[in-house]
Amino acid sequence: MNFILNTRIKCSECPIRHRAVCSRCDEDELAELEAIKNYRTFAPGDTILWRGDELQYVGSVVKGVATLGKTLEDGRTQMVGLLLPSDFIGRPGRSQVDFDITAVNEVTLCCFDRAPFEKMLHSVPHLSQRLIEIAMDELDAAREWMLLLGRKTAREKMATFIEMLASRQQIEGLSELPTDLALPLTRDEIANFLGLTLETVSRQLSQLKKEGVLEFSGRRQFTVLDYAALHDATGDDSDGGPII
Amino acid sequence: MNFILNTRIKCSECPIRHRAVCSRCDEDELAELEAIKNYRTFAPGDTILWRGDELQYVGSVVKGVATLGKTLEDGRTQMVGLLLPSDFIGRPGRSQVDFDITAVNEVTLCCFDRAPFEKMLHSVPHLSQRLIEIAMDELDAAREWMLLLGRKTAREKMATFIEMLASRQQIEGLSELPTDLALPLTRDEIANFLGLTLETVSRQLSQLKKEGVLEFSGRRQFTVLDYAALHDATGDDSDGGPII
DNA sequence: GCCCAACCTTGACCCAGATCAATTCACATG
DNA sequence: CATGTGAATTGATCTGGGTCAAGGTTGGGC
Repeated sequence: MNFILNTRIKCSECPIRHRAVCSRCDEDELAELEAIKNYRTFAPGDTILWRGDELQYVGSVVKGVATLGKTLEDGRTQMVGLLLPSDFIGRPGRSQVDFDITAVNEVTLCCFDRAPFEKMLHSVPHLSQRLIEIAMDELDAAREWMLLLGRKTAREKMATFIEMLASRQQIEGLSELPTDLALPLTRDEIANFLGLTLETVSRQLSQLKKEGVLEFSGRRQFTVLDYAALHDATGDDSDGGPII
Repeated sequence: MNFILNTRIKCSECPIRHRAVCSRCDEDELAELEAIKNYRTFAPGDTILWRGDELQYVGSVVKGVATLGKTLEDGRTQMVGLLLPSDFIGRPGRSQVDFDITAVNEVTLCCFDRAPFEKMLHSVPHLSQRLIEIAMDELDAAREWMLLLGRKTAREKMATFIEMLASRQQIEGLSELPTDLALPLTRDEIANFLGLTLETVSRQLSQLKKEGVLEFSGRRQFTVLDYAALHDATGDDSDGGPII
């Protein structure tokens, strides 16, 4: 599962390289983007957008973690997207949204107002190309996730999730995966991500700890002692993850 | 779950309105598309594309049914996409594919070669807009499917699948859902779609038959006697399906 | 440095759906 | 119209993960 892109550029003030803008934009185009740029901040637990509401902007997560969640009639929920810093948020050509977007912790978004952004899309062809690529990557991630939800065991789900976290927390350009990782979500939220219950998540983490694959230094902070064993537990092909 | 789009136009020879071309294309643009158009046919069971192969074209399904499938190391598989007539196939800006595409029965594709199509994308902005919309719709469908795989019971999965089939076999422009439906897949393939086993699929269908919701007139041909009961069984909000 | 509430862990038990195992059915073929 | 075959049904049994319940941790706030 790979939400990261190779080609991202840094916004003048944003601390991150992000996906909403394109590495091929020239000075004028970047200035145009700057002009319609603004920041929004949300408190932990805030609903950034309710299902059915109009999304008035597109943009990127600069800081914090947000989730996309869907709910059944009786209240069962499934997370269908996880937004980490640099991830794109927005639906050009579609205003309404069929899921809730919720801030897990304090979230800062770097936004571009929808109307001018879409106008710009029409005049700057490579921005459209960029968005198509982003959408194709998200579709790949969604399909990887469908395989996880439909066919993987609790243990495989957990291992896959940790491997994904590691690749997202990897320092750019470095080939080594980081050994010290932070869990951005509670057990309950992880369960929601993986289609499990919080008890099962807890048991799987305990099991991986007992086997010496992970070592915890706090509830949400841990070290991966054995990446090979972790990957073996994912059930994925040994060649290591999706192609993309 | 909704794979259908409102705006589709009919190709000169294709018997269907399809998604690869845009309703806003003018005569010249359509002529340009016609020039790079060609048809491909696949026999039942044929693999249209293997994981990792290059997809040399984009296009639409004209006839037949195809599936996108992903496989784990030990052979477990999950269907991650179902291609029915009018569905778009292709990954502009991405050549490789991270899943297998398989023909369920005899499949005819209306294809546009990738290189000229992508060149045209750059010069015709509204074609890019169109593709972004298609990708957003597929992302919505994928997320709906994730909710199904992660949280629905076998019964809810089955009911949702039948409801989706009905909406796909609905006659365009008609508000009524068709009562007589054909299953385009075997029990095994349905199981693969829903993250179940073929035995469970069979049992759920028998149950719905026993309850008088469905009536079978052959193994793959049936009538929906009670759409209300069917919808109740989906677990979805009563307002009826995704917004889009 | 104590407190408390949210978060997490662990155990006991249960059940939906998987697995294993026979039949039975639909229908294409000669 | 018999007949062979892959597809489907149905039953018996098993089990992974859900559910219910009872403590533990931990870290922020005062």
